[in-house]
Amino acid sequence: MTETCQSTNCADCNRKLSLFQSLTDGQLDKINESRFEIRFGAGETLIKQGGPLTHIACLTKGLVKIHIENHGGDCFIMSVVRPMTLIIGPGFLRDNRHHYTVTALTESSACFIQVESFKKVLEENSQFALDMIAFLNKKIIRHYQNIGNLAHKHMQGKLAETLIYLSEDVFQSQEFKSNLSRQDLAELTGLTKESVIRVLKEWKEEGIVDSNSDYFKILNKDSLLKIGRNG
Amino acid sequence: MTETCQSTNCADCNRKLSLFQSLTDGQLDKINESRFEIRFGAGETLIKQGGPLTHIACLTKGLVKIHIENHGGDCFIMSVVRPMTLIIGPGFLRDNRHHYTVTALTESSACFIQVESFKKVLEENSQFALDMIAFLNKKIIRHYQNIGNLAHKHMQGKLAETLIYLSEDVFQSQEFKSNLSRQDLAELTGLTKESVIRVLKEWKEEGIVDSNSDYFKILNKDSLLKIGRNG
DNA sequence: CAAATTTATTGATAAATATCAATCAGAAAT
DNA sequence: ATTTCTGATTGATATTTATCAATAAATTTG
Repeated sequence: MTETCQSTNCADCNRKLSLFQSLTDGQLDKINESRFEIRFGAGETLIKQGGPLTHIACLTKGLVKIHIENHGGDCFIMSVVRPMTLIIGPGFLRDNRHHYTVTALTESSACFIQVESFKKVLEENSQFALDMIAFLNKKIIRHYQNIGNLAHKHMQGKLAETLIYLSEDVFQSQEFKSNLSRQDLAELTGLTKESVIRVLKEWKEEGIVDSNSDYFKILNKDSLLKIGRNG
Repeated sequence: MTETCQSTNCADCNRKLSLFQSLTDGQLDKINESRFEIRFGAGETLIKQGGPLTHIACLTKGLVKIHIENHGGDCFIMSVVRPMTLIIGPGFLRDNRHHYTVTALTESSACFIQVESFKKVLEENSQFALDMIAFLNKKIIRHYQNIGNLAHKHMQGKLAETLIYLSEDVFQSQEFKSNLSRQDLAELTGLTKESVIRVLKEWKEEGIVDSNSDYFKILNKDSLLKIGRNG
């Protein structure tokens, strides 16, 4: 599975990642030295929760889900990620463990960079470090949304927020093929798959969201936003 | 309410904050230049969600809660914070807005530092920036706990995790006076106050946790951990 | 293509938790 | 000390959502 770094995806990775904008050529070289790319089939695990955080990943191709697993085996999907995105967990500079699992939803590829070379570049480029802080703060803002949704919203509100997230943040379109099963959608909202199905049916009848297996089309965004806001 | 910076608390602030360990005297001076301290009575608002993020706060005295408010007015308390702790929200380097409200639970004091001087020091001291990244990652790990609890746990599991959080992370003791009302406890767990009351009563009868108004004593930590883990 | 397997859907039911209303207890005020 | 007010507690009930079981549809496999 491991390849040398000649694929277009991996070569493009450097400059396509907004987080890498502030790096000098020398700093990019330092990161590239240790870089390698791996391909994954749908359903394969890129990163396993609990495992050692030795590398930073950069998704170059495909679609993955980032999810946390609890003691009882229940999952919650934190985010769905498309290229080009850096995947760097909170174990970095902390306990050097992965705090989430990353699983491919479609055939995917990711570059891996040694954490040490990444850290060295952070140390010598403070603008890069500030960009990294901004990057983390963006994630934190999203966590607040997640927490607000889970704490107080009803299932319609939760699912509305999830579909808006997928539409705006992930697929950037009112209609999209999500590659998510009903179970995935349930794990992304904190409901059961049956509840997801019932709400989707309701919205199809009301003309708010059209859906067909993993394809979605938001027909009435205002309604959906209102449902998301009010609960 | 504003004072010059002569109180022992505020003067101590610099070196007591582990995040400031890597700063040179000159960098501390830069931060101190713009610093001022304010006292707050119990119930007063230190920072208001939605407001402009012009300053970083450092809690020097008292106890505060950090909470997010949703559209319908429901609150979720993210954390309870004791001195000395830096309070810097995810709007920093992002939209320069506060994404949470900070309210005093007891009479409290906080130093405020201009965001610009803070940012300048981050730019010139990359070790400080790395420490900041580690600080944010710690928060993110806590968010994952929050999300895992809210997504799948029953009320006993949620409340168990909350009490363990208060005991271990906030008060560092098996018994503590929380200064939290039943409503606060509900907002910290995502339950209603009535449900919190019922679970606490159950645990008092079972000898797991003794409680009396805002005083708590964990009698059987193993049980509590097990309840937290299993749901 | 048919069989087998997985995933989606539906309906009935049960479980969990919120809501509401009433009462109680303690703190603060007069 | 009495009143007033706020927060805590309790019990009854309603609501929400999960669970379970049955079927249907879609996908994979032989």
